[in-house]
Amino acid sequence: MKPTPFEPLPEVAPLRRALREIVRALGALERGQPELGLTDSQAHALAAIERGVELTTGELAALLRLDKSTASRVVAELVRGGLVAAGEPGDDRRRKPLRLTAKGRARVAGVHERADRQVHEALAPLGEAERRLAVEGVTLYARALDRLERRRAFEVRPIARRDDAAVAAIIRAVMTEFGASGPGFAIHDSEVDAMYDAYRPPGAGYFVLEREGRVTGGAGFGPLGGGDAGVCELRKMYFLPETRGLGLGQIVLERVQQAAAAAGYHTMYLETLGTMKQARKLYEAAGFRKLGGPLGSTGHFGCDAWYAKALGGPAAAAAEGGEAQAAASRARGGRKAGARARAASSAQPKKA
Amino acid sequence: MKPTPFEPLPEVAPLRRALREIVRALGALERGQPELGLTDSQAHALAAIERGVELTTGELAALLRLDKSTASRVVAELVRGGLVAAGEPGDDRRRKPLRLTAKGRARVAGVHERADRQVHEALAPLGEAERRLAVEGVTLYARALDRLERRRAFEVRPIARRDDAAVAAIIRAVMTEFGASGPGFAIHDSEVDAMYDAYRPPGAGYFVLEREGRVTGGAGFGPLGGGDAGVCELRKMYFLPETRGLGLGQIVLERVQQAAAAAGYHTMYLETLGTMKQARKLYEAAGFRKLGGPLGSTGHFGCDAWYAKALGGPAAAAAEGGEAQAAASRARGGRKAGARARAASSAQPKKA
DNA sequence: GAAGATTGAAACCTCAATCTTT
DNA sequence: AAAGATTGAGGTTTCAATCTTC
Repeated sequence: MKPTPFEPLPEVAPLRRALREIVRALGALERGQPELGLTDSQAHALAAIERGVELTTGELAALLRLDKSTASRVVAELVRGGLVAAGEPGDDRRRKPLRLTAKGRARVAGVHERADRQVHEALAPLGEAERRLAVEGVTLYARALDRLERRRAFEVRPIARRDDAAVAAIIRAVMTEFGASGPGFAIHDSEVDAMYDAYRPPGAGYFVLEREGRVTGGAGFGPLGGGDAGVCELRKMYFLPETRGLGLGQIVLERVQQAAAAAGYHTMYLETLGTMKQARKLYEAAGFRKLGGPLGSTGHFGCDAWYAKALGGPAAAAAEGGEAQAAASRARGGRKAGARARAASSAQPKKA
Repeated sequence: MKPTPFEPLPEVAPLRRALREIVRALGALERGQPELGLTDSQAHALAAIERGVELTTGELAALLRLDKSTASRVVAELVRGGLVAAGEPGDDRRRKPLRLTAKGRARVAGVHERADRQVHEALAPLGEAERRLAVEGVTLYARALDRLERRRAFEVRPIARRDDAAVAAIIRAVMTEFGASGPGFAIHDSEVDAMYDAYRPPGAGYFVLEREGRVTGGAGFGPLGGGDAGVCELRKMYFLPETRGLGLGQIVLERVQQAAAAAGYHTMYLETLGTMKQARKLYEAAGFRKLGGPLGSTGHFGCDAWYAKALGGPAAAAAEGGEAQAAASRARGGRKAGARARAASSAQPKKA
């Protein structure tokens, strides 16, 4: 079976070309620091030890994305050369914090001089505007890659009964954080402590976000009380602070929409607060349209902003005809687990 | 002796940080293509063979910036796996052009799918403007690195007698290329065939640009006929087409200015044509100011644009006081050979 | 002799197993 | 048993020497 057909963004091809060039050129230019008598890893390790305080070999490995065995050997060689010394073992004698010797500090200055000159020489012929553009663009992509890597640590899956306590704790923590704990807010819904039962399919569903076995957020859907039977409500989308800003909101939201479409709904509706700007940005980026007033009767009179979106399922096709947005979502939704991130801007909690 | 103190551009530090992140993240994300059963080098090699026509192992090595021995082993492994086949040895039986088998083409499609998805997933959460910024910035820096790498193949050195024939040929070729071969142009100066003798210090100097033993351009200075004794003229700056666009003009120009300042001149003057836009851009970027008319009497009445610049030497300090531009030039000029590029935009021939 | 390619030795890196301390 | 670090085996890459063809 072939992997899901998939339409890369138009920016992907030129960016890949440019990145290939950069990685190779850097590799070729940086290769070996013969005049300094250091391998690349040694030079990187020295710089990392200089930056970090009380860095241990294991932490160094993580920083340099090297295997800890490699880090161990690199450090051993640097110690042998008198550039690095293992500090006092403190309380915990397993830890051996690393520090630079005077000789090591002198050498790392040479490493920086060389690297600075390298980058400087590449940039110098450019005009100031071009230099700024280069820095901004490269920085932007570096951040995007970092977020991608951190997103990959998360998985989205349907809620299980054992998640009930964790999910309830998250809902209460986030609503309290946002001061949405008074009457008319979802924190008082009786279902909070029994989400697994409250959102059992068909007609409803709840998904949690998990990292290393720990649940850190979730979102679900269910029928819209007092409304059209073809309309569902996006409900209880909450993320712990550590989860935000990685683009996970979009991913969870896509998963929920996909499940709602499969359950036969043609439209998704949601209620939130005008003051929750980041959450509203997420909804708008996902294709939700702002409404002039509420739909149905959810009892959440604390809310003051309402959104809706046509879903890309068969029901929506029958009711409205699929939009491009919905079609794209459907095409991408088919991949295994959806654990791999591939969309979304920043995520914020929603009250509902 | 310490290397020359040197003040990196303000963009250098943030760019280095971002590049470090990108290289590490790409390394971590790309590492191993286990599901495809290929090493990184194998995957890159397949992609390169797909792109190139009649690629040989040696060319592949250059493209991938790998040692030819590595390329040889990588290719051998791909052939063993039935992904690549060595084509017909044509006329020259030393060459073994590589091509993909059907199986290889299928596999490389998987490689691209994977890489596209990678980049797509990183970009998707960004807005369109941010995506464009990332692509432009990264592309810009990739080009800057490429130019840097190609500049490094060149060296600037004083002219030797054995260069006379090559330099004369370059001057005639470039002037003819630009249609500046009529009367009133420097192509008719008697010195063209004996540049070494004509530009012997003190009071004059000529520098050539050399790559792999072949001279590809040059520029020099000498006293300005009929002018102030403290003013010199920039003379006979010409580059073969293959040399242009790498930022070498700025480097040669700096070297000439440095030598002129050391020879006791306080000002450098030059004559060119208004139609030579790229050359004029270079002069302006180097700090030359446009004049309203000619200085001295060079006999080059074909010229219609005149520039001058105060040099950063002791004579200039006495005459005018050093400018920031001149001071920066002096600070950087001290490095060995100046063969390493570190300034300049595109280079174009000048008539003088 | 030179260009294209291959082979042998050594360096660097990773995976897996092991050692030490908590 | 778990956390931190080291050691042994094997893969990938480079440098240098060699082979083949022009």
